[in-house]
Amino acid sequence: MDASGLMMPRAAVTAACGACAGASRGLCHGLEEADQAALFNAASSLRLPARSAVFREGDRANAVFTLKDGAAKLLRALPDGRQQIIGFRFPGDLIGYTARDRYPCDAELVSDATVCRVDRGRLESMSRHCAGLSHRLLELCAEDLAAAQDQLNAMAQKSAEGRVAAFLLMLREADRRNGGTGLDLSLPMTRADIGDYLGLTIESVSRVFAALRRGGLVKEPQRGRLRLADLPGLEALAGSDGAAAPLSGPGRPAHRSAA
Amino acid sequence: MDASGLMMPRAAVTAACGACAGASRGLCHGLEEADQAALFNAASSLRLPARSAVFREGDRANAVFTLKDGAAKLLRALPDGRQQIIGFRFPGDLIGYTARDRYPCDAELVSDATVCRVDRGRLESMSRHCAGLSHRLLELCAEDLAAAQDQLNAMAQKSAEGRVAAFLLMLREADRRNGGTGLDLSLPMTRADIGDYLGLTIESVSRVFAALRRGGLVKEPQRGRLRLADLPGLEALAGSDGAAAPLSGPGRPAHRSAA
DNA sequence: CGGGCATTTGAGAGTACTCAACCGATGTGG
DNA sequence: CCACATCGGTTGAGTACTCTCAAATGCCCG
Repeated sequence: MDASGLMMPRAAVTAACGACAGASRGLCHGLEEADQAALFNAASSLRLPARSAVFREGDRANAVFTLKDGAAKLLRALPDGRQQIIGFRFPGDLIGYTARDRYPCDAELVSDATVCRVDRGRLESMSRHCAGLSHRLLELCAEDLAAAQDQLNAMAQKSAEGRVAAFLLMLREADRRNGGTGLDLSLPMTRADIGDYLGLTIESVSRVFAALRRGGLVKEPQRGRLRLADLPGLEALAGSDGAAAPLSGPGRPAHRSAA
Repeated sequence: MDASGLMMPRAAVTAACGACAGASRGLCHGLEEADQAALFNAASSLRLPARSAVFREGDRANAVFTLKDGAAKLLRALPDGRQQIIGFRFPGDLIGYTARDRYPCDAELVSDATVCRVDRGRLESMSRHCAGLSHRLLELCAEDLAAAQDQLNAMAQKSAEGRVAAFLLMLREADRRNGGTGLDLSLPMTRADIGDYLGLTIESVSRVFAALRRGGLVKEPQRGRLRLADLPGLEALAGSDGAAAPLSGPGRPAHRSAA
């Protein structure tokens, strides 16, 4: 098992990967031009279909990838067949970097996508010459850590509605980072994916979406597409914490404890 | 505001910090002897009382710390006065390393403790010469990330009993790493701390502990001390997922969704 | 057109929360 | 030395949110 070949059905390998070096975020951010060029040369671009795996937990971590377009989910398969979704990744995001020699989780595409592959060995030999690169990796890891902790907070403190609202606002931010309006979003993941990410059942997710539609907070003009119609309302639901009045009833003030 | 002086009431600064370099885990793990010696010289030891802050979110990250004895909690204060506890740290653990120039969260002691302070600037200048050190930092960050993700999984999938059981088994592992039997544990944190960590109310935590005591799974011979009396039982409750029969009733098979 | 999949909706059950009172230990001041 | 306040913890009763089980709908694809 490794991160190439059989795992990537119908992969079309193109020559080099301009978008990687050009991206304002991602791996190259803050690197000097010469280093960016070196990364540029170490990269190749792949086109992959929805539901294919970029890599699997336990595979040898021979490469890191940046997402050029499409969306991916990072997940850990649970022994009983369920899955815990660690997070979603969008264009410009880096996936698969790790300090270990094996990937710590699966990466699966939730839509057709183009990824940019950077050889791990190349990256590491570069990072020996270029202090900025290893620092950048630590920064990225710290960002992921912060995101995981925000997610922890959401799971601990927020109601189902609050979690979904916060999730939608996260999608919005991802869209804006990539030059979108942040109002008309692609929603390629299934209710099951969202539930596995937020710690809710499919039914609960569906009910929350139904309530958001009824409340006029969002519209779903078509499958896989979502329009944020009432941003303040969503932000109130997501709340910086979990409070704020839900769409119906007195809601859950979330538990208190500290002073 | 910075990580020294006023924040550290009654701090007693001793000369150097042998235990830091000697620790088999922590910052020095895997470093060459000369590098360990350099870190050794850059470190000083502090004695701090329970409830004091090692650093606060937003403070300039001028130092990293290793816990020599005692226990600490990492937390983020929420706008409404509550707190989200990110994790607990035990002897041998490193706290306060980050890629940013500010700490991303508070670190508070839950018991009297001795910490070993390593100057950040010293650490960074070392890491420029010593590739192993920055790699080690990335490794530590990746470990924290994995722990946060485990915690996410627990919050999403496990019942209150499962979370508490998993928490106790985590304490057990920390005790064993530090040479204890893993059976007779110190439990310096309050129910509120545990609740804020696990996403439960004080009352729920208390009820779960009561149930564990009634079921003979644990004993609390005195305040702040806990004996694990039925390890298999606790492991069954904690389950690799959230299933397994609870102490009473049919319990929560946790939600399913994936294939 | 039929099968499979994702989603929706309904009814009922159960876990964890809320509110509230009480207990024991600790610490302070009269 | 004791009254009293405080803090952490425990326990009880009732509520409410989310899960479970079940069935129906709509959509895509062969």
